[in-house]
Amino acid sequence: TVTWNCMISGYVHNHRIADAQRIFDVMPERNVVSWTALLTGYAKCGMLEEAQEIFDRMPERNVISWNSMITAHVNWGKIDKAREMFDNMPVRNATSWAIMVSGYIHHKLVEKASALFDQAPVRAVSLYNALLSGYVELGKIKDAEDLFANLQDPNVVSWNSMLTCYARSGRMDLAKALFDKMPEKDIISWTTIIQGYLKNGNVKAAHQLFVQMPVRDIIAWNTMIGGYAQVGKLEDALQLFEMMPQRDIVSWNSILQGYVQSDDMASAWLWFRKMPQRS
RNA sequence: ACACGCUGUCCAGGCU
Repeated sequence: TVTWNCMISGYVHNHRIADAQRIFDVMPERNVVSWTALLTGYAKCGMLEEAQEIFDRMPERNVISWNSMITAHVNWGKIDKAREMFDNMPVRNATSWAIMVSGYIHHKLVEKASALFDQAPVRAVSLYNALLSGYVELGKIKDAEDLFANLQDPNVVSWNSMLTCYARSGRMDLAKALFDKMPEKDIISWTTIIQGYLKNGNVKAAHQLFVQMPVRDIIAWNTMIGGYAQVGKLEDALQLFEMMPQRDIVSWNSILQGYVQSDDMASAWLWFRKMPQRS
């Protein structure tokens, strides 16, 4: 069953819901993981009613099934329905609380998010992070700082949110100080600080860090390319574009955007025609 | 790599 479930989950990640459903139908026996994975698959494809139907039909549900269904509602704008399920679920874990707080945050309902945060029986780091990202998103620097200061044991996600906070408000001095102080940095920390320098007009510093970073994924490459493109340094952008191990649609769009930004519509059009149909 | 959640890139959209 585990092997079959892996296949379902693989298809779900690729948004191949028809194939996931096919596996689900032919597998000899299904457990709660199979059902939940399928539910998530429908939800990811925007088929909320089908997801709900699966949820209702499942022979058994655990806290993850509930969380998955709540996430589905949150992601498709049904925040009230999500809250209703949250209130009615038999058992809530730390993730349930984080999902709901994060749902409110994404709907810009910060008051509701912080009210719920205050009610949480256990303050997991992910719960803090959900609220923190909301403060950061809305530029509430002081609130973010206070919340971060209250964190007993911030993880790399918390640190990264604070990096974003300072970078977005133009305080690259604070961002860099924080970056240097981080107990551990991941690829997102590096990309965030690079993006910060780019947005604040320091392409040189950005590039230095780009060269220094231990591992670069496609998003890091795209970030640096986009930074060059935005300031009209298209040769640099193109050079990186050629160098990167693989490209996705964002890589192509970033260069395109660079041409548009430079008012070079002729090159933009040529580039557009060179773009692969899908990626 | 058996299912859910919090942080980074282009564009578009949605909400207030």
